Amino acid sequence: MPDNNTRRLQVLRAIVEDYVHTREPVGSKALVERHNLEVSPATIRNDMAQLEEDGLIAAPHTSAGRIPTDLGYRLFVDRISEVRPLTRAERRAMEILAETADDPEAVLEQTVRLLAMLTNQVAVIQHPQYSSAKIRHIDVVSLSPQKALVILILSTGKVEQRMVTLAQPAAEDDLHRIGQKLSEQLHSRSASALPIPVDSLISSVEPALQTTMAVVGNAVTSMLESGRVDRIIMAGTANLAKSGGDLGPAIGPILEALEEQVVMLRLLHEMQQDQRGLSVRIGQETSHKSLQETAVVAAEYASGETGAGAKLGVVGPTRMDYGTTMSAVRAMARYLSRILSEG
Amino acid sequence: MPDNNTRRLQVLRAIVEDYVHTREPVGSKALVERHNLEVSPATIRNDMAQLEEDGLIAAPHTSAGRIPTDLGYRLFVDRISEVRPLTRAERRAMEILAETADDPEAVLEQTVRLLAMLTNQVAVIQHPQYSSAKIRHIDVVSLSPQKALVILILSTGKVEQRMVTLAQPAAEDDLHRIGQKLSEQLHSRSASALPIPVDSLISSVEPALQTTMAVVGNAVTSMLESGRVDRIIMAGTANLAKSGGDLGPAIGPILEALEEQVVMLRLLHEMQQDQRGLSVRIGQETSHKSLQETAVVAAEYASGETGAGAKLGVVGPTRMDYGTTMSAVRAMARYLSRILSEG
DNA sequence: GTTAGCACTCACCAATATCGACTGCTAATT
DNA sequence: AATTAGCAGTCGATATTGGTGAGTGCTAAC
Repeated sequence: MPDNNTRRLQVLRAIVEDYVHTREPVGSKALVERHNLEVSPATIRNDMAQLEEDGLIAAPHTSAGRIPTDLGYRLFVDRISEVRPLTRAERRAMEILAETADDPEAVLEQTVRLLAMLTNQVAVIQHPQYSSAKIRHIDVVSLSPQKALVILILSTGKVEQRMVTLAQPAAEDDLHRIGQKLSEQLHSRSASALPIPVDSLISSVEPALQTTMAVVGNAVTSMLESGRVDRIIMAGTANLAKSGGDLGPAIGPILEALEEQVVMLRLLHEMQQDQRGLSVRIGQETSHKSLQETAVVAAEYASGETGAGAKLGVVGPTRMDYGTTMSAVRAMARYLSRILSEG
Repeated sequence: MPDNNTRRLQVLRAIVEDYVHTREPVGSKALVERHNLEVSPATIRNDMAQLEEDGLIAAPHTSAGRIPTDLGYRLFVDRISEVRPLTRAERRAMEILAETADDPEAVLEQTVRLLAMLTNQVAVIQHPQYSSAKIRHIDVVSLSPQKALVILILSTGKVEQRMVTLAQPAAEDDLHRIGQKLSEQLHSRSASALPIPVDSLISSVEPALQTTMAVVGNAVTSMLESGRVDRIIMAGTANLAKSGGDLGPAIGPILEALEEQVVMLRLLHEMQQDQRGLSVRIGQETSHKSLQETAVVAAEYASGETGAGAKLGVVGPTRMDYGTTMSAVRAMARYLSRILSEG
């Protein structure tokens, strides 16, 4: 029985690999030919019957080969797959990324692009989340007599902006003074220490400016409250449609789900890293209808500051090369952590 | 002949409208039935023969109806189409946009989303370009002992960031002082006045900080030089794949072209507004292979400051409802201009 | 537990036939 | 000169058919 069982796993592995490679249901004969299982097709058929009973593979129609089910992929990912190390060229690409990094937003964009290229799939990345940010600088810029822009810089380098409508027109200079006051009084204050003392701020400026200060102060509070809403950047959507990745007509809904960032954010949030530093959701495990035929591979990256780690990952057909994808995602996460946390 | 000619245009218009509506080649019989041209199919056939000779329509195969060529659409857009006014609901959606606008980046994102929804197509928007910006504030934030982030705020509210690697470790405070020096000395200087006087800046700080000041100063110069590279935000890519919009296998390359922002940027840049405040490129007019089956409708929006206006627009199949699309794009451009320039 | 043999199922393909939507042309009509 | 009716001809789209082969499940022997 033990001997038997290990061969069954071999068979499952072979089926997954062949199916990923050929995109066609794989039959018993082809299996013994391509892999050197030293038994006859009939034996394999018995194993396949068992695997099917266990819900690991299924036959699309009576006289066709088998394809893995979500459960089959799951078992494959958890117990059988081998992680493929990166090639030299891939490592090199990551290094170039580190060298050319300047604008931090651009780093994220390039990272996600590279990940999409390496995996030939859609890549996504969450904006980093900082928990221990302090207020660093506040500036108020006039856009029109009645409209101003409040700019908030945090110690992490994160910048937030918000447009406000003023109750009464204010001169550029007045706004600047208000910004300075705010900067002085709130400097080094933790971004999570709420509410900010709007009243004392108001009384610190001359009466003519007090209503304006109130408006701006409230804007700052609300900026700190919401933080910058969690966002996702993605790249490689074209890979969904690529000749190879035949998700067929399903790609419309998939694109929708991706554009509707909430879906992806929730999913990423739910995913827990396993001991390998990766998390994988396959098919229905995504518990989202339009992602039924896709799998998500994600990993956390550290953003220098401690705090809830943000994630990056790829979205592709369940029928994907898990080994390669998983290693690319993990490597990318590690590399990005390094770029962000030190020089 | 004049009478004849106007009917020919009617026929062209009818063909375009029917084809847009049904997505099927349209024949002479169907034409007289659906539109009340008071002549017989045979007459229409003669007209169609003429239109075909003029290169305005074509037959996909011998015994099928006709479809408009790019030239046909062009004539339609220039001379025949009627702009469809917006519905009440659409106007309302735009107003809501204005009311909830706070973060200026979010305004762009919501605008492009709304435009995609209104037109059921892919919408794109260029970041606004400001020409007369002045330097407003500079801040330097420490990320790690050897790495810092330079933040530059312009009078327009635009914020640029760049990571720099320091030649020698610097304390948080030192970096802050460097930022203050830069802010003081460069305040109100035009962003286009280059190069900035790095030498005098260097000599304005104590010797120990001079190399660091040099690095930061150069970073500022390069930030001003490049400006924030022109960028595009897009939304509604899922509409490309929607059941309705049958671009078929062409969507892969289209998505690629869209992701490769350069293509779109160059195209938008080339497009000149006509007297209606719109510009349209149809099929090959885009002079880009993967956009052969698509049309681009764009309009300029003003961003408060004068200067090269940025554009917004939509990308869809050549077989699109030009009337609706054009009015939506134009309305959106006007509305956005209003939001951005005043309150 | 493995294997050979065999009957059976069913997607896939190619060939063939049918249908019907159009066109273009000619000749008659206004 | 423009319009129209009538008609032959073209050709894509669709359905029908039969053949082929990959693949299965089962049974009986090893």
